[in-house]
Amino acid sequence: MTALEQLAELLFPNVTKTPEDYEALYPPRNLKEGARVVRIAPSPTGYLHLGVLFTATINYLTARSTDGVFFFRLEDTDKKREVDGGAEDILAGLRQYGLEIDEGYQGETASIGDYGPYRQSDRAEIYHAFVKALVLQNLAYPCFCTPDELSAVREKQDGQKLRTGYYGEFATCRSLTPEQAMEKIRAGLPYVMRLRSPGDESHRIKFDDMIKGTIEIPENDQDIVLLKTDGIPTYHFAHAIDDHLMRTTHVIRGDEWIASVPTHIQLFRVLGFKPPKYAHVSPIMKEEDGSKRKLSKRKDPEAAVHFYTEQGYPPESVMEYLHTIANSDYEDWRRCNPDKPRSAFPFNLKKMSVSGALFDLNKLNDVSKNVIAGMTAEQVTDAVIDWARDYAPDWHALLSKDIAFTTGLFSIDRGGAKPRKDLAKWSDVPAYAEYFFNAPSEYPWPENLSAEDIRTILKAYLPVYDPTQDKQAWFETIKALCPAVGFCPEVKEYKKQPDAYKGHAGDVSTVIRVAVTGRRNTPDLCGIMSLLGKDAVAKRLNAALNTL
RNA sequence: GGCCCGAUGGUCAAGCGGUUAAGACACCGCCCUUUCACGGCGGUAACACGGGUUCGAUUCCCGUUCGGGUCACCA
Repeated sequence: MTALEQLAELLFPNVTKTPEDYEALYPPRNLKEGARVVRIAPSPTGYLHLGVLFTATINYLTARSTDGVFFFRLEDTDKKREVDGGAEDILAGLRQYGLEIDEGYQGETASIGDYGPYRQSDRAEIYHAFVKALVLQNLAYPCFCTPDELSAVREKQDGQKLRTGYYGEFATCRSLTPEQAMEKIRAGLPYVMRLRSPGDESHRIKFDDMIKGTIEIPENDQDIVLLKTDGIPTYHFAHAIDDHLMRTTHVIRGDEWIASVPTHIQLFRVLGFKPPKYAHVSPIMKEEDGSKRKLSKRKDPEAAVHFYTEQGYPPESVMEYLHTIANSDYEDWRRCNPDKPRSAFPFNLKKMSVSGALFDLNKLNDVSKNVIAGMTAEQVTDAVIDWARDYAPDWHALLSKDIAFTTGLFSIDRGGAKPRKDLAKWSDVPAYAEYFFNAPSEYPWPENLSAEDIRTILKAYLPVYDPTQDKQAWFETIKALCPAVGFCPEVKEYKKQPDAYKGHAGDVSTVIRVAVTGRRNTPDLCGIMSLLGKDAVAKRLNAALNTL
């Protein structure tokens, strides 16, 4: 046995499979020409973040538009930062937003697909087999430097204004002989496995990013960590192994990874793999104190996907908004194709913006109002009740008491060519629908009318009020009582000689509106009154009268 | 600081050497209208700066400035 073979055995005594075995186990996929295999590979270090949802959406779209595969891989290699329930939350979130996964991790005990395991913590032996092979080729070596030693080197480099890191002469363990290394291992020293980087800082590597275009960066010459002390791989190494073995064709991820592409390409080459195509997505930004920054999980509530659920934005709305950010011609397409499913949109990575978009709540609200305006009253009712169950228990009771009534209130001015757009999210409902459930406690009467006028109008209206009237007849009734109370039945007429009247039919209906709803502005009053019913309306009218 | 990337109205953005520099959101005004909303019409508002190249630069090149990313046994 050569020294290198002895070292490899000492390092990985339990590894029995070779890279060739794994190649055979995970053969190239048999997909049609042009099909892209993509993935979302989140780390369960927190709850689902908007940025992850966005990146997942881009990947999903890429897979669907090419008849490819969209898979989910859990990158749980950082046990220190892992959050309980994080993986489940991310999975549930993707499902909630309609991003169905073709294969991948599905939870503690479930997974779909033949290229697994899809959870990195279940793949240790695979990573080890490949590192062992690298050791045999003298392309990887154990490093015994302690964190203290490493930071001392970094400080020294900083002091001399040198590039920091483990490279060249600073990569001290690189020159350890296999014998020396074995001695330290036998002595029980902890170690990491590092790549013996073949790179040269003065060489430049060029690659085509499908979103950002051609990028040129110096080659990687750092002996990066492949396996941490605990034997778990770093992101970089796991990325190379997993995306090769899972036969990923396109790696679409956040653009914070651009700087490590040289490392990744080097890893693929050293391992004898063909590098995937890369597409780096710009992050969604947030403005603060006049400058942009990435949406932050800690500072920005809107960064967490839960925020949208809590606020009651339909998933549809969030997805529509994300699409407008993804491809800027999406809005035009949507306007021309209001009823088509999103999957019909010709999505293209090349149409993505190179720089990050500022998160725009105004825009989300606008998009969402359109989405909600397009829903039926039944759909709205279901969704609002679902939302209220978790986030507004009082309202859940009110809304679900009489479903027909609730559906009725959401039916008012809904449908047709010009639907109302009052609601951007379900949490707008309480303010919107309050008066349907509670009689007014305050009456914001129009300022231009005296209490006497108001009393006269209400008294005149009470006897002629007919709950069976349709909208037109309803308004005719109001017009008809105008002359008797000194108001002009026709608004246009009134505007010609405003001094001849106390007001016009609009003022009269406003008085009734205020009496019934406690508001000056509402949707179609006739509809509201007929939904409320004769008794309730009469009661409210009388109650209002009694306050005057 | 080194290395990358970027810069068109308040925001998202079309634009690929010659345009009155689209459109959407927001904002303002008018119209429609029983209120509000919807809808329609109109308006305010932009090519970061300095050099080149060119008959001509928002567009190409170089600097400057500004912004973002990245430099871990985190992903």
